[in-house]
Amino acid sequence: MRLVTWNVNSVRLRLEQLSRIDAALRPDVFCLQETKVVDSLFPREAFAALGYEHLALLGQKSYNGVAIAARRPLTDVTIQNWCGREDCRHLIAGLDGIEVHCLYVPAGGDVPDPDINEKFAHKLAFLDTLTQWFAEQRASGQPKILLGDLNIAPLPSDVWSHRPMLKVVSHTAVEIEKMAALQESLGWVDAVRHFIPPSERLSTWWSYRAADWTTSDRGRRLDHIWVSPTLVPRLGGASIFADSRGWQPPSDHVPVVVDLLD
DNA sequence: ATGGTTGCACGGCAA
Repeated sequence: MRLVTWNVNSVRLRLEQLSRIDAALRPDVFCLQETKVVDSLFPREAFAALGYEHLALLGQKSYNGVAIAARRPLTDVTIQNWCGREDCRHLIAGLDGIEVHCLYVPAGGDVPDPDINEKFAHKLAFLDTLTQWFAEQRASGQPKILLGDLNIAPLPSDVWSHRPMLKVVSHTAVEIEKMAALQESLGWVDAVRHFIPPSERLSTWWSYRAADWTTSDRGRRLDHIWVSPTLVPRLGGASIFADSRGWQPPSDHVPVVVDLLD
């Protein structure tokens, strides 16, 4: 089974590229973030035409929004709200007995200080709440996948330059600590780093605010796929599909791929 | 140090 996660930055603007990615990667499931559309206006027909007839949708107008599109039936679709908000950031669905968590963690604004930046405080609280919630499920042994735009680049090799980026939201020490705690909550394993060593530079996001995204290797690895411990023996491969960053018009994020053996 | 771009039921806000 092949799963692909992609922050599309508007699903309606990216239908042509979803078709190209489908042709190139032949996923069984797409997990999308920043769909930016209410469920009633979600382009269901375009997904059905590609063979993704099973949809779980959690969208809102203009901002956020997550979706799971699968070739096979989705079960037990569940919406999670955190921090007293209805932000459309966490959607859960069962697929072939695996609990799939499609996540869009708050970006956190510009200033990495929770006392003066409410968005950063929200990001940290969101991570704490999620960590506590998964820790309570640790004993269940239910196979799970957590994937999406986590808006944190944890390793020095996940950013273009480690030291200066420690002052930039997405690579601060407190975010990296909270991401490590989230990973520890259930013993999640980073599927991409399971196959690609931490010494290797990786990015899944390149800012729009650069004249040329290919210059200076200034991307960050913000999008992740994690699996619960019992799924580790089934990991068949993982990769980042950077090609689409050069397509027009691009999302600022690119797809991340994981293969699970049967 | 600042500003750079994109997307959104259209224009200030979030990323």
